[in-house]
Amino acid sequence: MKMIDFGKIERKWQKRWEKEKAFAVTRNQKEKYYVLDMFPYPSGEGLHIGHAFVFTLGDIYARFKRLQGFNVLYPMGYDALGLPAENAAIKYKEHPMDYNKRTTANFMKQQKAMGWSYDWSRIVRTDDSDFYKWDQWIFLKMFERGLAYRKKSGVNWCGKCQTVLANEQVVNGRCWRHEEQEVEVKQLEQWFLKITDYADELVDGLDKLDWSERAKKLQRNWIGRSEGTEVDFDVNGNLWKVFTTRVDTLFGVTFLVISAQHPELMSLVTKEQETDVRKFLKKIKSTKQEDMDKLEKEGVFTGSYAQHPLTGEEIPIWTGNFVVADYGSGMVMAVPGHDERDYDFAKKYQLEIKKVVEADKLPFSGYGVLVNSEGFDGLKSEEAKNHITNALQMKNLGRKKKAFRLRDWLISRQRYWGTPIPIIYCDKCGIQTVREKDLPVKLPKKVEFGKGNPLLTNESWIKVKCPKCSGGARRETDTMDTFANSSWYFLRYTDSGNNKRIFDSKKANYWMPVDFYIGGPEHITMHLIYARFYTKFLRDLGLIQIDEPVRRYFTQGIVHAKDGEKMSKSRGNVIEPLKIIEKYGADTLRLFLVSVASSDKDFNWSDKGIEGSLRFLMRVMKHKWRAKKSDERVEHYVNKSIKEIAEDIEYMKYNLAVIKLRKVFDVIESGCSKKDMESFVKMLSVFCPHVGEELWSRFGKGLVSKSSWPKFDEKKINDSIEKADEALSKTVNDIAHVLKLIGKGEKVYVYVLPQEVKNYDEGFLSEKVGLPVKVFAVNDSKKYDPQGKSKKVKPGRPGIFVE
RNA sequence: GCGGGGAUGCCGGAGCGGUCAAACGGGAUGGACUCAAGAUCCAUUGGCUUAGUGCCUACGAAGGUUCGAAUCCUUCUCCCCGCACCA
Repeated sequence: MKMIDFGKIERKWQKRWEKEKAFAVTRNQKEKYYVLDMFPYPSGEGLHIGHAFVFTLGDIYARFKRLQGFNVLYPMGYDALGLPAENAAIKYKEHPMDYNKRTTANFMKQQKAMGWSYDWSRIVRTDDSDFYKWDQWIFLKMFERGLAYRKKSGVNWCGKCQTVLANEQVVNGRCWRHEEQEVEVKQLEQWFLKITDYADELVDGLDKLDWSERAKKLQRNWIGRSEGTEVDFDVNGNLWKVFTTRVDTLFGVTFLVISAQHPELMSLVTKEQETDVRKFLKKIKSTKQEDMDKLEKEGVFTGSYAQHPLTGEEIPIWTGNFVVADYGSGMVMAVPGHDERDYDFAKKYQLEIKKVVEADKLPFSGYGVLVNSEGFDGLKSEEAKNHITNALQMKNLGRKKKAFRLRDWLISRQRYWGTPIPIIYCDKCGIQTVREKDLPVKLPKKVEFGKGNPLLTNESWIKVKCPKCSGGARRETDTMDTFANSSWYFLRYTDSGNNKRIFDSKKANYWMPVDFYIGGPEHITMHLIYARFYTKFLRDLGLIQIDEPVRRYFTQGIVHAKDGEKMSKSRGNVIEPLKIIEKYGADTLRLFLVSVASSDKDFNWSDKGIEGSLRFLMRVMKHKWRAKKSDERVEHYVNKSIKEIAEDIEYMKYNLAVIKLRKVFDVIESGCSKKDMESFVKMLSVFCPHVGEELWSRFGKGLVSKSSWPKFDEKKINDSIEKADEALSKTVNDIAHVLKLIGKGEKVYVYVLPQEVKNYDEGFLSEKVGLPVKVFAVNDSKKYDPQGKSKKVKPGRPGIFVE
C-alpha cells in the first residue's frame, strides 16, 4: 500500500496560503474576532511540543471563527527581549541581536510547517526598536502621571539572573527561572510601576470576564484585597497608622507591633532600648529568606507607647519579625485575646491578654458578641466594625480602608537585553526623562558580556547630555522587565506598522478586546495582571475605550512525555514537533494533539496514539470521493455533526469534535452527496487544514480555509434513524451471539415488524454476519419460521432463527 | 492553615441524575485477506449464565438523598496546583 506524501501536500498549501496572503486581515464591515496565542520567546531550540499544542488550539479556533464569517485577527510575534535570549547568546558567543535573528527565522519556518493561519503581515518583535520605543513612551507617560517612580526598598535579587525580580517572579522564595536559586533581599533603589493604583479596579473588573473561576480566583488571591479600618495611634504627638480587618476587637489591643523592616522603626526606639533593638535587627538580617516562614515570632520592646484612640490607654509598641513591612502600614495592632499570632507573642513576652469578644477559651478569632468594649458591648462583631469605625471617624482617628497584597511592580532589571528605561541622571538637574522626540533609546550593540550589567561597559552610550541643562549626564542602565513588552503587544498587533504612534486608536478600538486568548495557567498571576494594568492605563490616556484586554482566557493543559513525566533533555524523552511532522505530517500531529484529551487537561504523549490519527487521515485521503444522493440516514448524521461539532469547538472540546468527525466519516464513507462531502471537508479542514485543502481542491472552489462553516438543517436531524441503526447493529450482535452458541449455521432468518422492514437490509446483514440472511415481516404469511421465533418480536427487537 | 482541581475498564480518556458494563482512541485476543509479514477489515475484550436472555459485581472509600447515582449531598483517603505569619 502506498504511503501518502503528506509533506508534499502540506508544503503545497502552505505556499499557496502565503502567496495569497490568505489570512491577512484589515478592518471591514464584518464582525471582528480577535484570537490570540501568547507570542513565544524564539528559543534556539525551536518549537517544542507545548508550542505545537497551544498554537494548534488557537489555530483551530481561529479557522473555525473565520469559517463562521468573522473577520478574524490571528497574529503572531516574538517576545524576543529578555534574559533567556541574553543568556543563550552568551553561551553561544553570539550577540543577542544576531542570535535572535537566526532563531526567529527558524522558529517562523517551523510555525509555517504546522500550518498555523497567522496574519504574518502584522508580525511584531519586541527586540525591534520600533516596538520597544513604545515601551519607553508608555514609561514616560506613566512617569508624567506619577505611576513610574524610583524607590529604595528591599527587593528580590537572583544571583543567577544577576538582576532584581518582581514579586510575581519569586516562587516560594526562589527565582521563577532558577528553582535552585534562593532569592536574596537587597536594599536597592529601583524603578517601580504603580500598579497598586489600579488594584481595586483589577479586582472588580474580574467579574465581567469570561475566564475560568480558577483563573479569577488566582488573580483575586494575588491582588488580595481586604477591607478594614485604618486606625491612627498617637505616639508622642505623631499619628501612626495601623490597618486592621478586625476593629471590633479594638478594645482588646494590648500592644502594637511594628515591622522590623519598617523604614521609620528607629524613630520609635528609645535610648534605653536601642541596644536591644539593634541586636534584634542584626539577628533577623542573618536569617535566611528560606527559613523565614518557619521562624518563631520574636520581638523587642521599642520603649515607646501609643495612645489608644478610644480609651486613651498607654499601649507599648514592640517591633517584631512577623510583621510584613510593606503591607498596610507595616504596623499592626495586637489583640492577643483574638488572634493566635498575637496570643503566642503575648504569652512569650508576658503581655496583657484581654477578652473583648465572648468566648469560652482564648484565643478566639471568630466573630461573636462584644464584651469589655465600653459602649459597644453586646454588639455583634459585624455591626461593631461599623460602629467603632464611625466612632473613630468622628474623632478623625480612623476610617474605612482597603489593603492589598499586591505590591507595585518592580520593573528595573540589571541586564542588557531589555528595553532601556528612558531616564537620564544629571548631577545638577536630578532625574530627567528622555524627551519624547529622542525616543527610542536604542540598545547599543557594542557591549561586553560577563561582568554585571553589560550596558555599564559602553561608556559612550551611557554618557549623554542632560535634556534640561545640556550638561554632562548619564543614562539609566537598568532595562525593563520583559513583562513590560508583553503587557501591551496585543495592542500593537492592531496596527503593527505604525511608525508615528503607538497604534491608531480607531484600529485598536475595532479589534480590541482580545476575544479569545490561550495560554498557560502560570501567566494568570503575572502577564495577565500586568496586561490588565497596562490596558487600563492606556485607556486612561484616552488611547482605547476598553477596560479589559482579554474577554475569554483559556488555559491549556501540559503535554507530558509518554510515561507522564516531564519532558526534558536529561531524561531523553523530548518529542520534537519537527521530527513528528517529518514522519507523520503536520495534520496528523495537529489531529493527535487535540484528540487525546480535553484541551484544558494535561495529557501524555503516545506513539500509538499518533499512529491512530495517521490511520484516520490515510483513510480519508484514500477514500474515493464520488457524489451520489445522500439518503436520510447520511443526512441525519451529517447535519447532526455540523451542529454538535460547532458546539464542541466553541467550548474547546476538540477531542469530542474529533470523535464526531470520525463518526460522520464512517457514515459518509459509503457514499453521500456533494454537499455532504463538502460539509465534512470543511469541518475537517479546521483541524487538518492541508488535507482539507487537498480534498477541497478536488471538488470545491477556492480555498476551503476561506469558505464557510456548513449550515445544518434541523429538520434533517432525526434521532429515530440513529435508534434504528442501533437496533440493526444489536441484531447483528445477536445473530453473531446465537451463531457462537450453536456452533455453526447456514442460513439466518430475521423477523421484524412490518413498519421496520426497511431498517433491516438483507445485503447489509448478510455481509456483516457472513451468512445469507433473509428478512421477513412478521405478518408475511409466506415466511419460513419453523420455531415460531416471529412470535417474540418487539419493536426494535427482531426475532432470529438460524439453521 | 486557606483556596482551587482531580481519582472512571488493560491504558489514555468521555460521560456529570434514568436510554451506562460506560463514547472514542490505543492495546490485547480471535477471525478474514496474504506464501508470509505489514496495512486493511470484522468480532471479542468485568463475572456467571442463556439460541440473541437474565443476574451479579463495578466508575478512590464509607455513608446519605432519590422510584432511580459514575453523575447530587456528607465525611474520609490519596494526588496535583495556587497563596501562605497580609493582621
